[in-house]
Amino acid sequence: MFKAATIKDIAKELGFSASTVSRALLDSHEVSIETRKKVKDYAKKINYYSNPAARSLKNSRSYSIGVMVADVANSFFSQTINGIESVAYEKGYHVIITQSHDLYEREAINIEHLANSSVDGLLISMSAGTTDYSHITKLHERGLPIVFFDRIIDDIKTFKVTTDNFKAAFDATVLLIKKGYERIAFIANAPQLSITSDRVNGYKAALEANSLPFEESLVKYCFAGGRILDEVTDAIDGLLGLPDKPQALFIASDQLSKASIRALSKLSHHNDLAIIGFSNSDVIDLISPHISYIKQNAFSIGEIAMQMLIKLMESKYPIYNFETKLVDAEIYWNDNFDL
Amino acid sequence: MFKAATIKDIAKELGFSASTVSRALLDSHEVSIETRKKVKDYAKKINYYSNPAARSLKNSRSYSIGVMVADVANSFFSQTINGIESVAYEKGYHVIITQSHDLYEREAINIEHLANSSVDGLLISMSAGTTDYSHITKLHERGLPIVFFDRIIDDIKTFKVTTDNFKAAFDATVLLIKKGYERIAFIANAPQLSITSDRVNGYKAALEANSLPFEESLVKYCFAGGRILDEVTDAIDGLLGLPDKPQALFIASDQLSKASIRALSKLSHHNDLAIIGFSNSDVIDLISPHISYIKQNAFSIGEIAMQMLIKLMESKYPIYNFETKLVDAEIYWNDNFDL
DNA sequence: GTGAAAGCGCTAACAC
DNA sequence: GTGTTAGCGCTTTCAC
Repeated sequence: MFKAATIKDIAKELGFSASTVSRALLDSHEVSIETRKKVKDYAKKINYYSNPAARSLKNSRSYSIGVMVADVANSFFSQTINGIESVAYEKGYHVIITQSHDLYEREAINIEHLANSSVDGLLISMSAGTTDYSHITKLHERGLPIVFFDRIIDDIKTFKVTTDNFKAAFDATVLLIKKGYERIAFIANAPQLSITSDRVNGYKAALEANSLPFEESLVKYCFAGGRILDEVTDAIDGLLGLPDKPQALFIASDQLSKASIRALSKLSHHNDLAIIGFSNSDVIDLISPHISYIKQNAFSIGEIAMQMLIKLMESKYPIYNFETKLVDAEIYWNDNFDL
Repeated sequence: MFKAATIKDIAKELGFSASTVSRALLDSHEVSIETRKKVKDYAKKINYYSNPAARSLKNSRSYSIGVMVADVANSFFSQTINGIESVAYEKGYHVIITQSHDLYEREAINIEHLANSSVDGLLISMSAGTTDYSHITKLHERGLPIVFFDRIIDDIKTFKVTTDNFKAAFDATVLLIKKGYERIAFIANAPQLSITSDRVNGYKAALEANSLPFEESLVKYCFAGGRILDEVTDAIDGLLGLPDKPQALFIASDQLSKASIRALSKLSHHNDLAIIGFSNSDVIDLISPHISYIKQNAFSIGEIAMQMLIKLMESKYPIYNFETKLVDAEIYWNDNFDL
């Protein structure tokens, strides 16, 4: 196997000591400009790159960060990853991605694994299956920089970034009401997720602001978040079987939107139903039945999360005033639903 | 910041030397069973994990591998990544993912970056924009283990795994012919990709096997691979504008399928056109116009690629007889096209 | 069966 | 402005 050039090779060739070479490479002002230039030129010539393992060992930093998402195949997450990557790359960080598949066990194991692989920081979107946060608080207490994005948790004090879910749900609900749909059912994600309560609350607030009643029976929680189709089918069957059928459907996540559309496509009597759902799919506009949709600014969320993490990792002093940034989503109304 | 336990901490506590502890942790037979047990128990108790940077430095191995795909948001690739991850994880490897966005420059930079971050091996699906392979051959010659998956290249001798694209295209074309569609147009990806020529050849062979003529004018290459919608729209417009209009459309990639459907959805006079396209989208069956589709076994391809890479990385002796594994795809016929 | 010591490649305190 | 030296945490050869 190929043997990479080291600082010693450069030192020997140029007649300097290893430390001078190291300093020159780091652009230290202690080293004369000429020496710096000579060293860097030669380094480039022989294709020298500092050994990351040695650097990590010495600096106790790995220059890699870990990302925990539910599933990379989910459009929202893959777009977020693109945002994370674009910032990380520019700043010289590697991105190690792991998936929880919305399972607590996978999340706990993966996060442990990442932490022990000495990532310098963690970007986490909580798994839907997680209710016990001790695996994360443990790391956080140790001082590992962590930023939460998308599915955040209140218990841990750190930087967080997510869609303004309350506002998005509020606006979307108001839009439905404005368009004449007053009896609106809500298909919700697992109740323990932050995004779930925020979205439900936005929906409730919109009803209230328009003096419409909130009915518990119109809200269906899906604990598997759309991973199990039956759960969604049952929810929709339940809603459409109500004596006073809803006129519109608000679907509170990407996965759920897909599952709901699949469930609805098998029914014949849904054409009078207006549907609005969260979705970041790039083909949502081609899917039938056509729906209106709320698209999150996934790329921005990724960028912001990574910027926050860098701030946390590179800060010389402990940070105490943490910020939770809310990013606006965009609503795309489908004209088919205009009454 | 938290300070992790080291081998020395264990040694001091238990009254052994660091070397004995190291050996015990590695289950060396030189160490007595009792000592091994004592050391491991204590290590577990204090939550000891060996420092990966130190291990990397000493062993010149990082236990991480790099993956190069066009785009994680592409269903085929995200499914492949799931396969890669499942095997990597089990074997204790970290997966570092980078994306080329089908741009040569990004591919070259990212691969260089990965290689210099001392990944132990590389899993590569070529970018559509790449025609010069020197950035890869250079690494390969140095002895860096590389496995190609999906979009492979002939020039480099190593393990490769991909869908049996010839067979998939052959079978799909034969199916169209059997169903009565004889004049079949072909929307192809960038011509320099292995998957493109294999698929075109399968299509040609199927025509020939059924004594049908191959017409150059019915094949449209999309150099941006569907990233630029206009390219696809133009191709389809061109085909539908032919004096002797095609009866069926064969679309040779996931991206192109999406783009083609989008283009077709804007046209009104496509209903008599039978469409079959490659797609690994989980909502392809909900998209209209409905198409028949060829789904690749993406997860398996990922698993196999990772297994091959491990074989390459962990082999004590250089390997010379390389294998190219072909994985079967599945064809889903849409009954709407039955004449 | 266990310990001492060297060294992987790099950085930084301390010399001069 | 540059060199010497020690040490990050681990593995491994060489002793006994």
